[in-house]
Amino acid sequence: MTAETAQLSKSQLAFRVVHDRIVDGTYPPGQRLVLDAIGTELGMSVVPVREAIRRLEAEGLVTFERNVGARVAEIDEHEYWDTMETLSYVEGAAAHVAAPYVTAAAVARARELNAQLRGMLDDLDPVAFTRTNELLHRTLTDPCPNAHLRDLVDRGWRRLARLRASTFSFVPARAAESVDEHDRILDLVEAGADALEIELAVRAHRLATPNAYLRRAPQDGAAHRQEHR
Amino acid sequence: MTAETAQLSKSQLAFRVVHDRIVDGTYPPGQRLVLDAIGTELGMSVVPVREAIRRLEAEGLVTFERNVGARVAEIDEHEYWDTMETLSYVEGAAAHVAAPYVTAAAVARARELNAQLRGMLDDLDPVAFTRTNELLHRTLTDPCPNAHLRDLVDRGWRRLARLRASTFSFVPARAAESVDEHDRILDLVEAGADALEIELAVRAHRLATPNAYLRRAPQDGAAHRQEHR
DNA sequence: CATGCGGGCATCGTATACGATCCGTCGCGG
DNA sequence: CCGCGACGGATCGTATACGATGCCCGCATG
Repeated sequence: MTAETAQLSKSQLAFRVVHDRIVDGTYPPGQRLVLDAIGTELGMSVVPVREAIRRLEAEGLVTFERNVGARVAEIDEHEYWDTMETLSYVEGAAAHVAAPYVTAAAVARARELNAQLRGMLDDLDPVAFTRTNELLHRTLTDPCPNAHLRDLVDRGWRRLARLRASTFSFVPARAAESVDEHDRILDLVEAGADALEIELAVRAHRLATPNAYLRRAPQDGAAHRQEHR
Repeated sequence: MTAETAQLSKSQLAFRVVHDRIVDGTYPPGQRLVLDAIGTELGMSVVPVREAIRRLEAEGLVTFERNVGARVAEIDEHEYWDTMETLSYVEGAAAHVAAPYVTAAAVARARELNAQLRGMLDDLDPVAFTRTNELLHRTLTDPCPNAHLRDLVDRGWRRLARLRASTFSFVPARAAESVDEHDRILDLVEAGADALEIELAVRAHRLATPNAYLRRAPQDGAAHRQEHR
């Protein structure tokens, strides 16, 4: 393990550490990220930290202001919605392209994962549920031969990372619906349905979660959408 | 102007310079980018250059190998196809979301731009044509209220930047078809067509260009797609 | 007591310096 | 003549250092 981390450059190490801390909530939104302090803590100079922070900025996890510093990006409702909406399109696209390449074995694995999810419904552990959920989703997009598109899916997941843990906490009811939708999507894939049909199913599946969340707010999804920015 | 550039950090300056040089072909694909040399030329140290290169890496314009260095990313057929395909989905998505927000004035402006394009068909200047073409496309995606999605569209355009100049050189016939397709898309928008319908039209419009290019190759688009990676 | 100004502190931005790594080349031995 | 290993140059990775910038707090003044 040490040998493994050794061939990781320090800036990559810093990236991982800070990324993980943002994701797991150690660094809450709005937290200032002082380069020097982080560097000292990780036993390195500011230079690698700086590079790590800029990469995190490119991924939207931190905001950066010249001569002022970096802080963990705030997660307002807008950003949550925007990220989910974007991922719904991108993930759908990846599923579309991947559809012809999804093997029967992959579908079988996805079914198995979904069975696990169903088993977890009784007493819901949002974190574990979300992790397995991601594995299932990736089963459908990993076969996508378009590396660029897969990369966008990855970025979307990473952006959501620090929200995901709480997503199913917000709307527990979604978990059950979600499992059923997974099965319907897998039915489509198995039946060799039109790729566009699969795409739209995946898209709708993802959008259902933020919509369910917004349904609990005063205004419904559409109204929210209108006022939004 | 000097005042303007003055408040640009050196790393941002380096980013622009190198970016532009890659786009305009001064740095051809495969060209090595030596940090020290660039820094010296721009009158700065390697540190800002390094940061600029990493940003370019994040955008896919350069590849970076640890302890070896950076070079301008090669543009193989795969990457061209992947980028175009990805942009087709992302741009379609942005158009979908933007549809309700596209004003009559915006459509009018798009019509005007398309008229300009039509006028340019006689003797085709690929660079000018492509620039106006981008303006038209942006008319349809800029009203998209999802900033994240708009950002993905931007990234896609930037990735294509160094290809765009030559796109219509490759397949001059596409220019004429393209103008007609623009009008049909604008018809849909004007008629208040279903957003999904608009999305699919935009998607098909973009995919038509690489397909037209591939049609000139031995294998057709579908066959190419199959073998691809 | 409120408000504007100035100084000091925290932090960033960049330069310079040095060790680490890789690649090509030269020389030696088979 | 060919292969293999050691040396050297080129370039990257990071540390340290210092100037630049913005922010906060206290003081003076109306």
